[in-house]
Amino acid sequence: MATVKDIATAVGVSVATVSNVLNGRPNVGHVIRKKVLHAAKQLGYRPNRAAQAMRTGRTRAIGLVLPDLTNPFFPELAQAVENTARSFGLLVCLIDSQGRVDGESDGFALLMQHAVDGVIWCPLGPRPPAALKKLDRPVVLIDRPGPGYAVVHSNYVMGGELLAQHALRMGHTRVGLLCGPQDLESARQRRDGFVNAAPDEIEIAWEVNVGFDGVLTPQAVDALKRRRNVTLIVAGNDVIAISAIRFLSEHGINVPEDVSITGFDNIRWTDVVTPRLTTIAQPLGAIGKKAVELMHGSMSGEKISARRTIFDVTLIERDSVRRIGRR
Amino acid sequence: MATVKDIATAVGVSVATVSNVLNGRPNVGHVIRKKVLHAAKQLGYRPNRAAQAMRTGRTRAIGLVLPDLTNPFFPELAQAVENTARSFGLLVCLIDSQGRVDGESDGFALLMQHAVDGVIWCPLGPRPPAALKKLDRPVVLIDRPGPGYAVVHSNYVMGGELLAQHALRMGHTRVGLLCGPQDLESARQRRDGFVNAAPDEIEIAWEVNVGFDGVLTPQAVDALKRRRNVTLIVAGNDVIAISAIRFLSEHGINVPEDVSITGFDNIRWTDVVTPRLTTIAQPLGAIGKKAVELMHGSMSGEKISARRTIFDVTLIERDSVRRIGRR
DNA sequence: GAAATCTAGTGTAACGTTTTACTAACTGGA
DNA sequence: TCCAGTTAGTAAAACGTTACACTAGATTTC
Repeated sequence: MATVKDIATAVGVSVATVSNVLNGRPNVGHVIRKKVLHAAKQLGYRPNRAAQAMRTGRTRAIGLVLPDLTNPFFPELAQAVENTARSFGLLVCLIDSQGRVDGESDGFALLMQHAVDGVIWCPLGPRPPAALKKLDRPVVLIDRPGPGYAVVHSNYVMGGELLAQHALRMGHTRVGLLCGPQDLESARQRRDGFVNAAPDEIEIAWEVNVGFDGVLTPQAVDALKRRRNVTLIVAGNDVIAISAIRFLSEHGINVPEDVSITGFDNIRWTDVVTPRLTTIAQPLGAIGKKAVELMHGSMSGEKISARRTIFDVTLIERDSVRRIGRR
Repeated sequence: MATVKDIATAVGVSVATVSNVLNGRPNVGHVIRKKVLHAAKQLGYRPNRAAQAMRTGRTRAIGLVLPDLTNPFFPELAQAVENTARSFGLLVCLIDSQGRVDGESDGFALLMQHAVDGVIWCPLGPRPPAALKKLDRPVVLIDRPGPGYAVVHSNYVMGGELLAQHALRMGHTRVGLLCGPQDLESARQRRDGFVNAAPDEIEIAWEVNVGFDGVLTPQAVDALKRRRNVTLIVAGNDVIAISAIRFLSEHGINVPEDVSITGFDNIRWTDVVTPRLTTIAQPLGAIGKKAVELMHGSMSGEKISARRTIFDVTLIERDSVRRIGRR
């Protein structure tokens, strides 16, 4: 690997001058500048990141901490993060805590040791761990707001509202809610958005919370079995919705003939399950991209202006909601 | 951040001694050793990876280069890689080429610049890019063998055989093949495994290749429409199978009543599509784990003995294959 | 009892880069 | 002409770690 010294001897100048050229400092004549640049290209020079890091304290790498890549919400996000980061010349270091808090903290320690320049984090729990406080590097949270941190996520309230409007439009006036974990703001806002936007004509017959991973609790099983005459079940996300559809079909209840269902997230495969799932699409790619952009801005010293960046969502109408009644 | 010098002054020894203790070298008495270790813990010492890297040339980070995280084959793999790596104290740097060759080479360059200690790579094309040759660090390939590299993958031939046996067992004697790209060994071996294991009673009526991403070519569309009396379609992977099921159902052809289908990979959601997909399960987690273990072994100097590590696969019987005929 | 070996350390150079302080040679103005 | 200011460049220290070459004293060997 060619070093700055190799360039210096090749051109016949000092290493300081080479460094000055490479870092775009003005104190070097344009003829020497040309020569240095040419020699650098010639020799295939790549700065040694370790040496740079030691001198400057910046590694040009960022951490990405996720709860579970296996949840289809995250791969698309991770992909966008990696690609945007790469376009800034930033390397992405991945931590997947697999849903375990100790994994999360171990991973965080590993990132610290490698002195990443910042971290994009979707915490396991409702709020980021306290350890994060001690970090003097930029942090962008995904989906979980934290005191004093920048956060980017979708407009969940809007999603809930769109769903409520759609429910009414399709003639559903008695619904059940199969929400995500209500200690997570992202789950709570979906619910509240729906509940608050639902006009008086819509009656919420029951409400049960389950995890975003879609494993059905006894209460959820009970609610799905009895249903209490609801014509529509609003699920907290697609995984929950799919899980519910499967459970219902195993018990001889058909969607949407016997009961309609909506999801949330528009993960891949929602249009391949039967019935194709009516859901809310989040711009996952845009979220990942924005997170990196905020991170990069904040790394280059600019104060993050918007503490919260919220993206619009859209309703995807498919086949899991049946029109009932007139209109 | 506490440095080795801080420890040295705290204990009253030289930095060399501290370094010797920390790296487990034998030339230091056990009383001083105790003291140093204690002080290190006390001060919350973490070695500065950049400095270590500069001195030793090792970063304790590895690269993971994937074609497309969005393909459900990869997240589980990535998760296993990250977790196993972390258990070795290795950081995983992610590159997702999004199916583009320039992305792949850009990402590779980025990894080189950061001087990762090795790379686990699932190349885009049938063979790893030539640039990899110039790399003097351990490489483990996933799923695509390359000359002189270690590779780990599933026993695709065995998968094909299991499928052929199952086909016969279920009474299917006339099948169509909807294979993956035949320039990829992993697709070719699935096909060959099936074809070679299929006894004379099984007639292969037609054979069409599509991409692993499941987008149907005109030939595939034609084959699915006409079908030429096959009772079973053997798809190259689950994504293709699901894609085919969807296409067929849109054209009023039911699976498995009108035609049976098998997949390959056992990705998540295969048991949630309708009908639930009969497929071959690969031990993705084990593959990722093994890749890191090979990598780590090779990093610590041991020669990689097995050039090829192959994992057994299992048949997952579900609902997409109908039993026909007697037996 | 002298020579050889071993034990428990230490001093310091080196890794590749950036940056501060410095210098020498010009330039322009009064 | 002299001084101030600018331009173009350099020397060297520093970042935190490791590892090589050493040493002083203790212990063994013949």
